[in-house]
Amino acid sequence: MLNDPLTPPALFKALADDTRARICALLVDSPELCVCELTGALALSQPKISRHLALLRKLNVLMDERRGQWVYYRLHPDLPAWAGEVIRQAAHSQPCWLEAQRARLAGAAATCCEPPARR
Amino acid sequence: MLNDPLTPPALFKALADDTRARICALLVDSPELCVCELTGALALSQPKISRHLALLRKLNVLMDERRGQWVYYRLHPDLPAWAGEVIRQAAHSQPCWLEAQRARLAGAAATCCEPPARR
DNA sequence: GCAATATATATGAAATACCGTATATACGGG
DNA sequence: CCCGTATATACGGTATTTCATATATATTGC
Repeated sequence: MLNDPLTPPALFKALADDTRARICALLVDSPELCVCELTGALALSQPKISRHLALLRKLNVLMDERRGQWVYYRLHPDLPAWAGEVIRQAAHSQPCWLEAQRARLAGAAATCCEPPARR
Repeated sequence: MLNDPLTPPALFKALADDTRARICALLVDSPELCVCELTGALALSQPKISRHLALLRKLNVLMDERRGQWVYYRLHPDLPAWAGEVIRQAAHSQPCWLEAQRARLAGAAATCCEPPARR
């Protein structure tokens, strides 16, 4: 279960892809997001999102939790402090970056994976 | 001369390579380093170092300045604050990472590009 | 068990990145 | 001008990454 400790280049490699960088950045402001919310916010195909999520999960950058038929992702609780800070800096780098994705996320809220059960 | 503004994935892509990540991290603690110091500290071939430096220079992550027959590199003064913070976090992530390179840098100080003229 | 929805993985092709070697350019000193 | 040192770029080959499409697995409700 344990991976080798996350090195800076390893984290940067994980974040070097536009899709993965945006997924992680969105998770800075939302405690968790399900896969369907992410495909909606990023407007990308489900397999594409899922493949990138798998990579981030394998690196222990993200944690997944299945609840019913949905799978929720969040930043990994054991993420080293420096790594969390790196992701946070990216998320708040420039307002324009991620603007569209944030808007779609807010707008489409609750069209999938109904919100009531979201503890 | 102006590049498009640096986006998070673009910076991460630049830092996704071990050599480039280490170069930038070393430049957090040293105001500037010449190419020969970098090849010594990283124990890599000159063309390899130079190719990575060219990439970082093109992205405006690094700035170069020729003084005599040596070329000195430093973090670009106009680097966005968030980008500087990302690099700083990497540099101080774990003491062990970069340990060897820092040691070689300190040890080999002044064997190349003699120090007296370093204003 | 069966259908429907949500998510994950496999496969093969196309693009990209990286490296070693060879070569080119820039500078300084005779 | 020619030489030696420092740095940069060109070239070709290999490895890695990414994608689209197809398929597999998991869960829920009937």
